[in-house]
Amino acid sequence: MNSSRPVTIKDIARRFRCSPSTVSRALNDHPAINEDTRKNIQEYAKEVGYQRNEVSLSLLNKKTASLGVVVPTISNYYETAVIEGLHTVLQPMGYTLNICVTNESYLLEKESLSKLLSNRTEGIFLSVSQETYDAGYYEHLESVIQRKTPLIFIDREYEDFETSRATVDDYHGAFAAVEHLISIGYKQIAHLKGPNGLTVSEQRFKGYINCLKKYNMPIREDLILNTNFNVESAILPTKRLLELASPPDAIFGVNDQVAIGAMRVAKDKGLRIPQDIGLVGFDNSPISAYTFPSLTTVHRPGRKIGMEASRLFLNQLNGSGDFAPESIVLPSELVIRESSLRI
Amino acid sequence: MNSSRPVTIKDIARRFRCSPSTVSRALNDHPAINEDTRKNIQEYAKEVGYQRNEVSLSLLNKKTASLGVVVPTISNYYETAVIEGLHTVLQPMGYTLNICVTNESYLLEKESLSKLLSNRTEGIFLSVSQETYDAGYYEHLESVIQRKTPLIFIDREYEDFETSRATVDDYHGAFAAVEHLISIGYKQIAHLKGPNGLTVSEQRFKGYINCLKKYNMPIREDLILNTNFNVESAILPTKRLLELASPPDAIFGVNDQVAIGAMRVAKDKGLRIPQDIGLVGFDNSPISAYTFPSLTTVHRPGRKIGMEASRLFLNQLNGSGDFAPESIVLPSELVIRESSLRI
DNA sequence: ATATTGAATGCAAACGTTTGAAAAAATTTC
DNA sequence: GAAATTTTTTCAAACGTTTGCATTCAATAT
Repeated sequence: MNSSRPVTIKDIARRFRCSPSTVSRALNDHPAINEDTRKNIQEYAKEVGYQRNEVSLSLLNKKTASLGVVVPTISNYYETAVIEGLHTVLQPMGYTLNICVTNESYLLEKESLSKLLSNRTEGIFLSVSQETYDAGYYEHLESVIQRKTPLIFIDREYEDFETSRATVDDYHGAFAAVEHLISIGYKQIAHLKGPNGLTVSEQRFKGYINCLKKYNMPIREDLILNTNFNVESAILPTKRLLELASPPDAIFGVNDQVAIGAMRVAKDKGLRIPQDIGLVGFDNSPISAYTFPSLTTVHRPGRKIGMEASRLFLNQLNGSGDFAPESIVLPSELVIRESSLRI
Repeated sequence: MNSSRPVTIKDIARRFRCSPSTVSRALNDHPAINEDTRKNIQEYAKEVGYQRNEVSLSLLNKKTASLGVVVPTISNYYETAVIEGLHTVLQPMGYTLNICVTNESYLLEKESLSKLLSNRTEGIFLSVSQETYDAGYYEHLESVIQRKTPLIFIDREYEDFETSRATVDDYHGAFAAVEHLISIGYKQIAHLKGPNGLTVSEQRFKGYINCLKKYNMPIREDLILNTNFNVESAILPTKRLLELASPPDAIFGVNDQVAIGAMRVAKDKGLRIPQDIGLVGFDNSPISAYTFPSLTTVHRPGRKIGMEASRLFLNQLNGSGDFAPESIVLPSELVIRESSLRI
């Protein structure tokens, strides 16, 4: 029945035999508009379901009120927590979030950024893809910075870029986790590392290594194996660890998923946790508190990171020309549960 | 150094002392443009990092290439899987996804929809919030339909709306789950139900009830308790179940999270799974295969739902005026694992 | 030399809205 | 009743791009 074309200000103007300006002003409660005119126009507008075309406004004001969020995946707890944090702060301010998933692909990341810039997105939150990281590409980021579009790194970052970033203190979190295992008395601590090259992986790895060094524990290369952050990817490496002539008596997983995978393998082998083998994860994902035994882990405040990143963005937006990028590093916190509490 | 204002076609035209039309044509490889002119303009454009302003194009063509996804939450596996499915199909076609999280709030849902319409979003994928559902509000949906903006329901839906929808066959999935428990020999099957009123909860509940009826099993009200879809919300209800004078010998959880919560409580009580108590979840989330024991569950093809929903959207978009809404119901599939395999 | 062709470019309108300045209309003042 | 004032409305430009049509200019054909 109704034409599918949305009602415009011009349509209303025609109906009232007045100019579009009058309609615009009436709808915006401009004082210099006759009270009756205003009322009539507003009523009619409501009746026909008029809705401001924000696209034209974006063009006029050069403000789109939309932000880009570019992440490698959204199937992990942490990523969605970050997005929720961004949402919490920015949605009430009228911003719309354009979520782009790169699937760890450089090309998709590049295209996403280009698209966001074309759409005149006002800011971009980025966690770089693995491919990008590996290859060390960065030209696609240059163009973002050249446009002076605020670029905020979340989670994965390029260290030598002059932008704001909000990350979690992975290093000290990992350090604390391993220190805890040592304090309990575990001697042969393995590490199921994340993919090489990523800051997250490397920082946690560094925390692991440096902690071992501090306590004069031997560093065994054969106790360090790579995973891909997900449960499945932990299965084989853990099996290999447990089949070693001198197997580890504890495993520090790069995240909870990996630790849970390891937990499964250990149990299948008939090992008791934490008596025979200690386990620690990273993330404090909701499930970690309810595994059996519950998983000792390192809390990683995803929501908070999202909220801090929002703050950094707003700072940069409202800041004067001589803007200085900020780096926020939120502390991570050891959460001790059953999987490491050997008495 | 560089002005922050993006380079426009006009800027380039001024530089070459030609008209904007020429620049536009040159950039778009229009045949009626001199080869040299074209080359020069394209080179210069690249050099200064010209990037088409898609906002102006959206206004001109009345096409925004952006779609809205309105969901109650993104912290569950299923939701993110759906979004990934949408992404998989629609991102390559040039669409941008605007994700709006309603946090189960009617007001946020209403505002999100209104915003999406104002932004001339070309289609909306909606899973209605719990509040909306409870209150039975629907006017905010009317305006979407009146605008003839394709509206696709995913997951949670209003049954009496003339729109396309893609859902999973919750009823038969639940039925199969309970039937499986019965076939194994479990006699007192409890159900940790989802929030009342939601289609998802009710369909699974119905599957549970009807299956019990079919096999002439008694339906015990005291074995049916509500949860809120997340792990924590299963803890207390499960405790209550297990403290009953006549406790259940199996629990069917409305989803994996809930089942995992129940698993934890059962183990804390020293019960053996599946010998003392059988457990079945719903979703087939990645973690469910790696709990100990692994969780019998019902596979819910989130990615596929997203992809089907995309298809429905595209159908409606390309369809003729007399468009007939489609309902896709994907089958769910029982995945038998250890938590229910009592021999 | 003139007409004809063809290639290359420019003009102007359009998308929907806002806004400063100008114009018109209504009201007040003397 | 005219001038001054106030209220209300319209005009025109702007945001950046595309595109049908008109125009320009040079080259070719007659």
